[in-house]
Amino acid sequence: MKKNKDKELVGVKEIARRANVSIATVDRVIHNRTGVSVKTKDKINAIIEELNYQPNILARRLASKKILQFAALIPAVSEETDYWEAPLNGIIQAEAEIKPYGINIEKYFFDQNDRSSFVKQAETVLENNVQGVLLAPMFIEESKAFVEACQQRQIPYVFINSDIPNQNSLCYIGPHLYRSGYLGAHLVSFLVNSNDKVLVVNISKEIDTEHHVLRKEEGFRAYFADNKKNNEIIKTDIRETDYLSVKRNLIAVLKDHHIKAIFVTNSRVSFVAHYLQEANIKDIPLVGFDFLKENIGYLKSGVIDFLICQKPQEQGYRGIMALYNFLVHDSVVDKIYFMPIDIITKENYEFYRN
Amino acid sequence: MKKNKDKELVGVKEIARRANVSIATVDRVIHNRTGVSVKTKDKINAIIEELNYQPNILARRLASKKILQFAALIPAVSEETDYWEAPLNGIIQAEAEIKPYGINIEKYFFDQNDRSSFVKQAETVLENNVQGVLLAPMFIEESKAFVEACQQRQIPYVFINSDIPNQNSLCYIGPHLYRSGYLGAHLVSFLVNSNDKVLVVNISKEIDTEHHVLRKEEGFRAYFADNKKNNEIIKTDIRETDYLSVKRNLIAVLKDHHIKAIFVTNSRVSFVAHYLQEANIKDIPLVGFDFLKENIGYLKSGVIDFLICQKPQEQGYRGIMALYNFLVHDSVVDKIYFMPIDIITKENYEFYRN
DNA sequence: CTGAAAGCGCTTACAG
DNA sequence: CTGAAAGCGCTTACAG
Repeated sequence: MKKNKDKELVGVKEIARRANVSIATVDRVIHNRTGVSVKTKDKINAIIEELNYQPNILARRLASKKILQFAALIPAVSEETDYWEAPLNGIIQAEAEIKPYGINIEKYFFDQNDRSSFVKQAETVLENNVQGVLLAPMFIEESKAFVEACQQRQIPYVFINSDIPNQNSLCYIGPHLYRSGYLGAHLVSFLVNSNDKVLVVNISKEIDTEHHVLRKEEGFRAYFADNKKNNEIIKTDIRETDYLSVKRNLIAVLKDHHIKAIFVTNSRVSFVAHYLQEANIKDIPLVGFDFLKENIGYLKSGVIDFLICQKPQEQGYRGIMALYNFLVHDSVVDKIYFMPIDIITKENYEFYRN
Repeated sequence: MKKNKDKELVGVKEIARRANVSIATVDRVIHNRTGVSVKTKDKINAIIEELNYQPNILARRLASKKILQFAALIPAVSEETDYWEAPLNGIIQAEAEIKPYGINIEKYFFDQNDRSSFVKQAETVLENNVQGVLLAPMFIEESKAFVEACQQRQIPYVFINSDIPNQNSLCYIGPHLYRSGYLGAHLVSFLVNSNDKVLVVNISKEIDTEHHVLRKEEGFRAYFADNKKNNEIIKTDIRETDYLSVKRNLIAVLKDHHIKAIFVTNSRVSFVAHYLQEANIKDIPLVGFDFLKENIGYLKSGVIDFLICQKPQEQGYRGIMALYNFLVHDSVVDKIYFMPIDIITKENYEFYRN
């Protein structure tokens, strides 16, 4: 009438009894520590298997006073953009949730416009003996070097916001850039007629290395091609990210072309909105990215028609939880988790959780 | 040099030492049990306050072998609709997550078309001594009676999917129906011109008691009024929910009116899509609700243009977690949590998590 | 290579 | 009204 097989919870004590060893030895086997003869080890493993032993996480974390240290390596919130406030909030939310279970998270901020600040912070992370890392691998080469060092130290790491494929990361959590551009085109197509000219605007200091915006543009164009639309697509790259430069550029393009809709490939869409408002242009629909305060302002006032957004906060949250689940619960985690591609309009932004 | 104030964790032992009592007494005060003199109780509470004592959840749940029982009282998945599969999955997901912490969830299913099945299941819940309840209060009066019984027994309960205001629920987690109708109108307005006729379709056996669809219709109409649109809004109520009845009804309406877009106020939008496809009508855009398999099929094939969806799975998940956080972590939980109003199209449905 | 024992921070009878 | 002690299922020195 023993019913160990189904629900009755077995613990190290029962395993030890069956194997005729002490619980300390069982513990050694469970944690793959050295100093156990192959024979006992095998015997114990067999019993663990048979009993389908599930360790009690509570007891484990209570007894082991060890505290896990995670590092979060992300861009600082700058005056330029408060985008990174959202992932940070997600990280903080996860932190609050798992702190009771003995996890600490140290945040390391770098300057998006300064590779060396990334390198410096990455070094600090490595010095501070951490058990897991979350990072936004903006700088590809520097990130590769860093994660290689992590790998040598057996520290698992997760990417958020953008991916570097084939890097043995525990997982990537973030957008599918190409598809978000594709969706952008879909939305634009609701706003124009079949032969209208459409403008794509890239605003970034380093457009050529920013795979971000380029992938989105690619997706955008693909939509029109795939659906055999006749709309002509005009494109402008703006490498100076101050408002006046954007304005100057737009004035030129809009004079040359009879544009019927504008798609901005990143969060700088507010600059374009600003110009449209200033110039009192009301008949050009505008689609862009990200749930930033300024963008929402223009959404409310009707200058921006759609924002595409990918829950940056949730990316931070999920990134940390992936580390936690992997390290604490031994869970397997999905190698890639694409965030949903959310469509925000004037009528639903109030309910959006970034 | 003692630094209890900031980070050094204090436990019952330290409190007992300072209060000059045993830890058992401290425990009694912490849990508000009887059998402690007012004087000692006050003294201990003062110390707890001063030290900002935070109980160790791990130790607490480990020591107390007590298992919390939650009940989930929701509609069964029927052949009619598999909508409720999603909340159920969310509940199961939450269950997996908190089972290690000693929570068990029993599911009680009732028939959406049969109030008495709800009543019967509700009674069973009350017999089975549970510590928390999640329910979908579809049947208003019966639900009120049930939650009153819960309240008498001091059992906290949360509503998902639809709300009954002023019922002292721990919280409501679900859509803002009016606003989702409002958004539906916004989307429809992208698809029609200024004087086009628009059709609203309600499909439900009990339209008049279903506040659901009525609230959405209200929001839909409000959008057109608020934005001073001239579109005429035609409406049809379909009370027989089989395909042939829907078809017959649509044929009649579409003959009488030159309809330019259709808005269906619930997940039955697939019936309308079915008809449009069958009749080879391609120039009437269609907007409806819910991420159901059939609906997605029509979204893919372009018959449905937009689906509005409110993460039913997450509703189930969050509902359970609200109970857990309240009961286990003593957290305060938001009285109302409106789900985001998601817009699904052909181009982003693949990334949607229901 | 292995085991006995203390301890993690609580809760739970039990005794008075 | 109060306290001493055992125990929850693990981990961690320490001893051999």
